[in-house]
Amino acid sequence: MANERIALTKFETEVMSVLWRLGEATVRDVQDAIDRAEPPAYTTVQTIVQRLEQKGAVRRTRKAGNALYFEPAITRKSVYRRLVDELIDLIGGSQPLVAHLVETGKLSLDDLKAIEKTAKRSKK
Amino acid sequence: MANERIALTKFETEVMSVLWRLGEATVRDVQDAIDRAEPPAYTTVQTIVQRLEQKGAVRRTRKAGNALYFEPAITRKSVYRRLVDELIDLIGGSQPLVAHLVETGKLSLDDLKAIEKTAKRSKK
DNA sequence: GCAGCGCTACTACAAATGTAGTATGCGCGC
DNA sequence: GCGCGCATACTACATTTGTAGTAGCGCTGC
Repeated sequence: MANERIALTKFETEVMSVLWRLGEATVRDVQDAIDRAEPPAYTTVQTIVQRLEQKGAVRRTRKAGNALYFEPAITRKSVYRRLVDELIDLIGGSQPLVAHLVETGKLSLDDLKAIEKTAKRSKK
Repeated sequence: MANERIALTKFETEVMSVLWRLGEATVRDVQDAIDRAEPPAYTTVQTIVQRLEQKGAVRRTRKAGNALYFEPAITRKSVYRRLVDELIDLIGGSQPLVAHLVETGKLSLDDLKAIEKTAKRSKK
């Protein structure tokens, strides 16, 4: 298992999201996939990808023409875990977090039930 | 309602946590309340509080001796909302977030039931 | 009333982060 | 086979964030 104790910045995380979604992509692909009012310059995305490579979060797979393809080298789950843990830490527990979701209407009781059902199924 | 679209850094959020907990505090109080292996210098905390003041996240309440007391000027909930929204955005929905919590064992089925119960009660 | 101490106000600075330009190289199309 | 164009590698820089020092002022105790 790779060392997954890698800290990612906001933008880096965004790029990782694209890569997880696409599986494999060039810098150009990533740039195109980023949805923003003011899209970042090509070289900006390139820099982020390079930093991710240095951190060991992505790796090169192949070359097509003279463009490199990259793929994630760490799992989505490991990154989520890190982020979620931080938030839980701040809020003071996972239960308060979910309670907050319910309170603010982000999550309905039906959602909760659905999750419960799924969880039960997968546990068996 | 005050403008609560204030972006806080990690450390700033930590300080806000202390203030929400204590209600009102001096810089010294905040420093003492921060639990770290290597505690930050007094003036470091002071700087953070000052930045928070500039951002409108805290305000001065009174002076005791020559020490200032500060209190939160934005709600805990508004900050949580911001953080949680960001995470939900990244993960792609609140349901997947909770599912992740259950999967990784951060949240048990019992927790879910407990939350449901509370939610139902408060809804009535 | 004054000395000392703690607190504030101001300044400084390194590292991280976001953002992008420049130079150069390599492959594709003609 | 050669040049054009896109991609890469490298460099640069402003801003934000974390971290802290210094100067000086106002209370408080004596």
